[in-house]
Amino acid sequence: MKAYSTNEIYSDLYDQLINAVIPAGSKIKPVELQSKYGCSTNTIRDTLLRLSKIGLVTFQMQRGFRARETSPEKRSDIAKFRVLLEQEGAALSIRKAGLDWEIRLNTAHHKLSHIETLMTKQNLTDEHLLVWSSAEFEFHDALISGCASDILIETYGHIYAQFRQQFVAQERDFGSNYFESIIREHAEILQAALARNEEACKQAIYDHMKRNF
Amino acid sequence: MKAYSTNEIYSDLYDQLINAVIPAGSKIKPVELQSKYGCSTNTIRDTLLRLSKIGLVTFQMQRGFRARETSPEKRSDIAKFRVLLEQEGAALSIRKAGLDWEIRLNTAHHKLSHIETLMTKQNLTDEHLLVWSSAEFEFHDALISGCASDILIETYGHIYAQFRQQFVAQERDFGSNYFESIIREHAEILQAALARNEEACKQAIYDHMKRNF
DNA sequence: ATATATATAAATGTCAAAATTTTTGGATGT
DNA sequence: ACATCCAAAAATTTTGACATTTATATATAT
Repeated sequence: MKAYSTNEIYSDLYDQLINAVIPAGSKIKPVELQSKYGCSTNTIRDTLLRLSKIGLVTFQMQRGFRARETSPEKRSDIAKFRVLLEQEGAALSIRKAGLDWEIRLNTAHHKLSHIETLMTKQNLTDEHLLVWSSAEFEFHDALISGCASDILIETYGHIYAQFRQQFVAQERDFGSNYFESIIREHAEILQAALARNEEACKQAIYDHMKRNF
Repeated sequence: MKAYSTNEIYSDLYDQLINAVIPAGSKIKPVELQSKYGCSTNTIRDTLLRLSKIGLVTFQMQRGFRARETSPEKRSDIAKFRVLLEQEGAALSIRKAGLDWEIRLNTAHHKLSHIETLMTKQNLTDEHLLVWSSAEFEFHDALISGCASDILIETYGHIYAQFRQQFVAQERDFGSNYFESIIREHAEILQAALARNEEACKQAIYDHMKRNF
């Protein structure tokens, strides 16, 4: 049995939550994970408390941990909140950020669209989805990265993680035109951002997310 | 020495952080709190991890806990973010909430303005400030309570707590007209909300917070 | 004097066991 | 059948000891 470091336990659980390997709403018992990770239950508890900061895990005194619940209402809620934060972050970036932001954004988009183009042509493996998922975050993160608000960026990270957690189990039917739409939408966002057009960018963000409301 | 339950430890630390009895940025060492609360260091660690969820405490692997740092930039940042969330929460409430919301809001405002009126006439004790602080939160919380977005309400709670933590140490110079301004501002917010005037309410929220930018 | 290395002290992290609390399942009575 | 109570089992929390890492102070060399 492999020995896990605490940080590895953290990111392994993080990945499992993000990808709904641990399904939303399910109970998480330290005792059951102990043998897998080869550590004490206390270390698991510790890790779960840290994950509850992001909101992937909920915690209640005397009744332990759960992967955060999901429901149609909660998914709609998180999607709308994500729009609010991303629109504000993008608008501030457009208003205040410099050339370095444009470069970061362009780079992230280039990487993302490369992967997405691949995905319209090949059949999807889990590895594809993993790479895509992180590239997608990096793009949206780059978009707001010029906003000069640490607390907005930090909060957006949490919300994005919860968004993934709640939606990944739902969208198992990527049609081939699913990624074609996504590609178009990301391009719209990029274009409006680089043109420094606040309203167009907000609209593009809204359009990108509205299927999830 | 009094024996503290874990929940009491949590709320005692919470209060100390909110009121900057534990100053922003300062190190928090479990060993030093152990004797005060009469428990093991691990229980303190556990509690601090839970407080880090709200953002009152920051945690870094291998280098423990700190009360979240503050600086002029961070204060400005948190104040602006608070405006974003509160404006959105209030606007949604105005658009969607019913009579029960109006009643909650009115009740909270009544309580708040009662305390604030007292505070213009008497000299301020620490207890006054404690009561005021919680009534102020209840008012702002009631304002957004009709927004039908759990995640917005949850996040706002964290941000409000951080706001208090970062500003309480700064504002030790309440002139008597400080509270007179605050009273006026709260009344403006209430009035616009009950009149279901979104734009006026957003403006009133902005005006209430702009001294902190 | 400044910087680097080393030894010592302090703080943090991990563990396994004990104490506490909650959950489960069956027996009893209505 | 349904609810209530009780006992057993399981899960969670707390503890104190121990291991590891980081910070501090001192000594040494440049």
